[in-house]
Amino acid sequence: MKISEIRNKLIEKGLKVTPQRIAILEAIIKLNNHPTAENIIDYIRNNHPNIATATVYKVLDALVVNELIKKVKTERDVMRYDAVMENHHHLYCSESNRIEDFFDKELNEMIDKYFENKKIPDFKIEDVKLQVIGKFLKDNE
Amino acid sequence: MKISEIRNKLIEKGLKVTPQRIAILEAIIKLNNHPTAENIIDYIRNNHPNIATATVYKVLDALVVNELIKKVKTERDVMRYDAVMENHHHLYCSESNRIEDFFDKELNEMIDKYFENKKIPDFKIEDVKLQVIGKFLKDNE
DNA sequence: TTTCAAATGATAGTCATTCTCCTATAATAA
DNA sequence: TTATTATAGGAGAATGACTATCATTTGAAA
Repeated sequence: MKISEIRNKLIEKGLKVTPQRIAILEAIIKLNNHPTAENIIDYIRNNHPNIATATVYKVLDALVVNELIKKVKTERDVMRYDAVMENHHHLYCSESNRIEDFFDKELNEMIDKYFENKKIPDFKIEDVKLQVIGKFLKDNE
Repeated sequence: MKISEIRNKLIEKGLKVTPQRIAILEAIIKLNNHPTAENIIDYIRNNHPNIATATVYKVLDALVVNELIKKVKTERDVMRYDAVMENHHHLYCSESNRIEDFFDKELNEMIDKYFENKKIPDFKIEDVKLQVIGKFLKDNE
């Protein structure tokens, strides 16, 4: 993703375009495996040594509120971030902290259809996410 | 659930039966809506004023490791605990911290069948959990 | 009842995240 | 282009959930 695209995303959301926001969004996209705030800080410090930790958290929060990134959380570690906004699920490794995105349109359609026919009493569904826990059979994607 | 049942659960897992463990397990079952460690501490302090905070965390950890309770986590708050071990999913309120258990055998069977036919490449599934996000139409269950 | 591994209590420590408050800077308008 | 101002960022302290440490206690096996 080009910087001009990142810039446009910020403008679309009515957010001021700052070097910090560009650097952080860029980092999440480049790191692309659900980085933690710490991962992001390490990454951007190379090019932006003076960025404050609090700023990173403030920017991440602004990006989440404005739906440019999402938060992902597991049962055992800190908050992580994901720049993929398209509806998707997650594969969680049961032995490590690895998380991968999982896209499956057919599955989504099946689940949507299921809940259309069988409503949950007194509950209005907005979104359904799968957490698929298991083992990766190869070390890296 | 009677205390004798709780006692038996601990013994089955080879855990020593202590008043602290009984009180904490009892609290999670009684509170029954995914309490936080703080909720649990508040609850048991009534009858067990001398229980240490660290003990609560240690006991919770032991119970999770021994599969007597589960951890539940949302995108916005601290760790919560659930005494329901039967396989189930969760309904998350998009506007509050409310979480409810959701059981649906038919759904589980459909999902199992789906993944039997359509494997995820290089991934061995151990468990699939749904996070159903939406709004509750009544204030309390 | 004795023995001792395991559990608890008290408290300090850790560390991710947030708060405070002051300064700097994007975006808009003159 | 400069002035204006709301918004954003920087620095460091504070917060708070959780963990570590270690001395003391206690369940339960022998």
